[in-house]
Amino acid sequence: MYKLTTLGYAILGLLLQPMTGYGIRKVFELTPMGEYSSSPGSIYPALKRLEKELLIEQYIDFEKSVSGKKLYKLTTSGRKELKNWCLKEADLSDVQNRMNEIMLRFVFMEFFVETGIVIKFLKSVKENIDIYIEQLIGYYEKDKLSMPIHASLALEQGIGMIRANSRWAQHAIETITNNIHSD
Amino acid sequence: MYKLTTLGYAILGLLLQPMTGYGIRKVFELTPMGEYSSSPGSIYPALKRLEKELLIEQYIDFEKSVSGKKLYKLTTSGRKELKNWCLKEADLSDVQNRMNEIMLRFVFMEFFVETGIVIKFLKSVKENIDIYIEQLIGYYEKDKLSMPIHASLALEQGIGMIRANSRWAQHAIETITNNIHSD
DNA sequence: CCCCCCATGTAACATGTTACATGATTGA
DNA sequence: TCAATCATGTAACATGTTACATGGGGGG
Repeated sequence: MYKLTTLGYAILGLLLQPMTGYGIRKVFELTPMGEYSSSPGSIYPALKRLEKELLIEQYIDFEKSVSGKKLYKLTTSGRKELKNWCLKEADLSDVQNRMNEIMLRFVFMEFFVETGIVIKFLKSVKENIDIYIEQLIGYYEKDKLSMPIHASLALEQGIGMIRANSRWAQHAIETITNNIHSD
Repeated sequence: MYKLTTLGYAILGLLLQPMTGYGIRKVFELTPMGEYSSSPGSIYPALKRLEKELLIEQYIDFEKSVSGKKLYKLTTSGRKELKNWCLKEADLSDVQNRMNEIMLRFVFMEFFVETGIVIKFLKSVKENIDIYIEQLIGYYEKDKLSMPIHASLALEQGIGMIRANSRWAQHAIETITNNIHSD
């Protein structure tokens, strides 16, 4: 069966609000979601694939304008696919290699699941982040004396990044928890 | 003319010390350089390309073992190519989209340039990082009220990461500066 | 009327992924 | 001798990059 790329999921998530292919391109071009390419050679083929898999469909919007713009939106199946993807639990290798994907799932998760699930997700992310930090520190302690200075500084940079993520996860847990109680 | 990928430069840098293709694969598989794929389907074709471009070459090492292992090493041209790449200055778009490449250049730079140049490089990196932080904060301030809570948290994560990089750059500048004076 | 932005596409190309395949060494 | 690791490769495939191309609409 067909396996979506991260770009595919990013597009699905954006289509929680119907838009044109060009609209998607502009999001990638002008917002902090810019890590995904906005080139027509990546977006339009990706949309065709999603449409072929019946995850998205086009419809004509007569509400807003007389001319009737063609917008893409999620199908029921597409919404389900996106939801399942968001609900997957984040393991160590996700944290090590695909933090961007974890963040994307976190963003779209908001529209599907109760706060309890989100907190559980974030706690598991933080646990794996902390395991990863220990691994990196282990590597650092073992080899720092023999490593060239730039290599050791580069490793410190990696540790600094992932530590920032650990703090963020904690912050996110607290923010969302407080958000419940202020309802 | 031929344009190397980041993987290509990563391999060139590793070949500052001669090794086999398998050796390179093991580095990517077992060390914090693991962001590059270690699959044979990526490494061996990449080596062939570098060899075709006369940036690396194989030789038989009789020093270490009688059997004589075939190792790759940099050619003069390859060393020059690597050096030029390391010396390129890092602009804003590098900092926004290719921080991993900047770190790679920083690591290999150690073997080519005087400390003064390294400091200059790091200062320019930090300046661009700080510009980028301002951009992200601008985006955040403008839209945080209208943004869904998860999106706003995700943006905070991005800001946290890049802030960690700014602190790291400052730390690296100081470490390297102190290193001069302790000679 | 002309330029800019909206809007969508395609073709050639290089790269990387996954899976398969082979043979040599080496330590238990 | 048998399994694990060293060591190198290839083929099919999907994706993304770069560059080119087209046409409509709106504002100055």
